Amino acid sequence: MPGRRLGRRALGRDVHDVAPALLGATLTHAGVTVRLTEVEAYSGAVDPGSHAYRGRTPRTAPMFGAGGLLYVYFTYGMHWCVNVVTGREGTAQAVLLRAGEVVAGHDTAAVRRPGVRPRDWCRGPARLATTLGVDGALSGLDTTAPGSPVVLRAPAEPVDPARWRSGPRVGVAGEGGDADRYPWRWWLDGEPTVSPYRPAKPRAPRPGA
DNA sequence: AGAGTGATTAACT
DNA sequence: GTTAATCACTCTA
Repeated sequence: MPGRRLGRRALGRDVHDVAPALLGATLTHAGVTVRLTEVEAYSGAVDPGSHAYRGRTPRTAPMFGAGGLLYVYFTYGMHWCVNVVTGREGTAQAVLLRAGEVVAGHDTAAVRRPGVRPRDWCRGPARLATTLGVDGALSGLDTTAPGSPVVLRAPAEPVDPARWRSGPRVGVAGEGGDADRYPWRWWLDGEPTVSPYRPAKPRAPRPGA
């Protein structure tokens, strides 16, 4: 039994509210449905790591749109990464979808990811995009529109907030303003699909520091 | 640990 | 119009 579809009202909230709410939510495209287990918030105005930090460009234009748009970018010469835009129009916020679990369309997913173990199908943002068949052609799409090829739904079964985990993003701490007040990264504790390279526990100070 | 890859962007002419 | 630096990753070792 699928959850209710997420509309402008749910996705138009502040990115730091929407990000944890997307844990356990599903995204469906081209025959595959993924349940999200790890996301990361980007807020252009206060986030030097955001593509939108230094203003609007043709590529980042969707980030400045209304909550519910898709922002898909290409990086490292071969990878697409999927973001869900949040907030009000003009605020340049988005949630990067980092990891998830395929819950429907296993056959299609297996064709898109030959030779990859199911657990790794969406373990990482570019893998998630590949498995879902999402690329730059979908950037700017309004997922809340009727007939959208990409559909976001609330968790089919409620997620216990006790399973939420969050942490500051590496390398962007201490920029002042909201940047050091909000967690950037959210994941679900105990999920095998969460990207392995993020510490699940507070990390000891750097060796040698 | 390193290579690979190409879109994007700002800084040039 | 051209160029060079950048990039939020994955894969093969």
